[in-house]
Amino acid sequence: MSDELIQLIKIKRKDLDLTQKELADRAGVGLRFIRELEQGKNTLRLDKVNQVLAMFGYRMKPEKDSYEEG
Amino acid sequence: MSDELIQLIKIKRKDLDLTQKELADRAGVGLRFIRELEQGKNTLRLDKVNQVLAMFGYRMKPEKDSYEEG
DNA sequence: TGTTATTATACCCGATAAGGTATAATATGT
DNA sequence: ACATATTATACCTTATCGGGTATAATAACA
Repeated sequence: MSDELIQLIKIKRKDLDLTQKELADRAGVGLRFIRELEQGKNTLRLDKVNQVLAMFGYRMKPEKDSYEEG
Repeated sequence: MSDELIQLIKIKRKDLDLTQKELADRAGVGLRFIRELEQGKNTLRLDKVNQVLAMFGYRMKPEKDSYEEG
């Protein structure tokens, strides 16, 4: 899992001053999901991740990851 | 699911002239997964999606989705 | 120190993602 | 028309994600 995602979630959650439980409730996911997300579990469902990211106006998109040209 | 992801997979696969099966084998996922991915299923596992995207040098990253500032 | 709030860990269980296979549909080419 | 290749759909099974709960650890604050 990308640190980028983990860090974003943690930081944005703090920005909005939300507890893990509050974020979970608002996003409509379980508390455990938020935990696993912030702890870097990488077998999470994409739609659930997006549900959480939507709370911050974000979503997962494909991006070039290597050096070479597309 | 974002059309962006679907379109990217389809186009990149064609660019490399791979069948769904070939892409599945190379990425280490099942053929059915490639199908569901290209058909817009949004409950897919993030790590599996990234396995496929890695074949093209891509990966899923969080991106701002709305108009407002972060 | 003690109390409360928040986060982490561990367990159980239902729902379903993912794989595999078979069949059908749709190209593609002759 | 007929093959062949590729993709789509349907069904079954296994593995596990995700939710929930309980408990433990940590943080924050007085």
